Amino acid sequence: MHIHLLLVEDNIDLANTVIEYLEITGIVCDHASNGQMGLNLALAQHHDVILLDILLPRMNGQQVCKKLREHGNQTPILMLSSLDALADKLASFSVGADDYLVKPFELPELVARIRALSLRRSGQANRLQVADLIMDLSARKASRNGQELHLSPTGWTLLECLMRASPAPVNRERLEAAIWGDKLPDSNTLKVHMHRLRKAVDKDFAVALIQTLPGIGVQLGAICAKG
Amino acid sequence: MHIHLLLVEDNIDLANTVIEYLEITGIVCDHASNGQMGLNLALAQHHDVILLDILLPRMNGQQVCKKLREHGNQTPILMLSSLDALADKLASFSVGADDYLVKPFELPELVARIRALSLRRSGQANRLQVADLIMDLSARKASRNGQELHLSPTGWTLLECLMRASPAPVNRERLEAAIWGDKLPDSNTLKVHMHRLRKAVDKDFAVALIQTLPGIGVQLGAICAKG
DNA sequence: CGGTGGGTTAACGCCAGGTGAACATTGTCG
DNA sequence: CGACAATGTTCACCTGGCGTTAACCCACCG
Repeated sequence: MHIHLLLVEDNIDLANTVIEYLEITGIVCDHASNGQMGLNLALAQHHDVILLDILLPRMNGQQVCKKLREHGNQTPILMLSSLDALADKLASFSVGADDYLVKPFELPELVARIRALSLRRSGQANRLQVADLIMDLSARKASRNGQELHLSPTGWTLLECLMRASPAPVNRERLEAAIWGDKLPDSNTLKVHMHRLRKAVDKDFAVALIQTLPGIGVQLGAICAKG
Repeated sequence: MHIHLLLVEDNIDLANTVIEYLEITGIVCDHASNGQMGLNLALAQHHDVILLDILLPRMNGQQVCKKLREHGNQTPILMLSSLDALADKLASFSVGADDYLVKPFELPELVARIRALSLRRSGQANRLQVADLIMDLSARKASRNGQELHLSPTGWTLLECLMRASPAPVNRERLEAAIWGDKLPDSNTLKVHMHRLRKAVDKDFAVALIQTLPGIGVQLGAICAKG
């Protein structure tokens, strides 16, 4: 997965040095040599990160940053500047910058910061998938074949346990431990929860994903048509 | 809107100075004085940002950071260190840090970086958007489908918190912390505010954006028609 | 036949959450 | 100063979802 970056910098030598180094590490670079051009480029197409020099012809870096944010652009912005003054840093952060690096800097550090910025924003979609069954862990939603499933908290726990194990079967004890930890309730509560989970997951579909292996446990993901 | 922060730092004097300053700016601080304690605290409860010293007793900052990420914790982490060596910076970023600040630093810069990290779509001093719901942060106005919404200060804080988290759900504790910081009121005040927020946001529309996931929390942005 | 492991269904009680109104606090303006 | 509006807080009550229990069903196997 390539990082796509925009560098706005008027010093041609510095720009070339930076771009050359970044391209070697696998970062794809666009380049603009003045503020106005940078703004236009940033608005015209998507970048994962923007590097902004502050002292630029036509429009300075802070103005570019401010205008981008005013347009609703949320791309992570790293300010580059030879100005080490506190006031410049504060001004940059206040117009919406995400990081600030003082020249001269070491190129590996720049790369590390670029990576950190692009990762944070990439919305780590935390999901599990088995066949057409999808669990979105961060949004806490489950869906099958695009249709959203309604799960109770216990049903969710149960399904998560099954999906993590899939395609291996999970025995009764492990499921009980997943829900209640040490102190198990008596009676056949687990059966009821499993039943409800089946209704939620398999009811409206031709293929049953939840399978019981008698004497072994329950398994998710074996592909068998329903009888 | 309170930022909730964890400082892991063994130098008591420095820690006190930092905490005192941060609290003045409205940032609520937890504090751990060694790596192991810091790790436990970070795993035990939610923070918006974590400040990690590198040279710590029991477990150094990079190890803490690494272990946190291995546990799936994605809280933004800012490394603080007197080490200015490139190798230390690179090592920190490679274990999942988001920023790195060399001691001694100026407190206002620290605050600016904390803010940038905690606002998830940071800086973007301007708009938050979820579906047709838009918050204009600079003008402090919210609208849905073009129609302006009337929000009380608390309602605003609540909505901002939900929008920043969206589509992830936010639990009760985090909402309470966002409004009141440390000192929570008793009784069911939060319920009332949520109720009013719902009236303001969802009352006149066919699609309800605010949804409660029983036992989990409240979520913004699930697209479901109202019953 | 009855035992055993599992499936199905209905009933019950608890409690997190929802609701509307009353009360308290603050600030503004005539 | 006093009235009023806007907001935050508290209270009492309602509701529905969820977890649990129990009772019954079925199929397979000795």
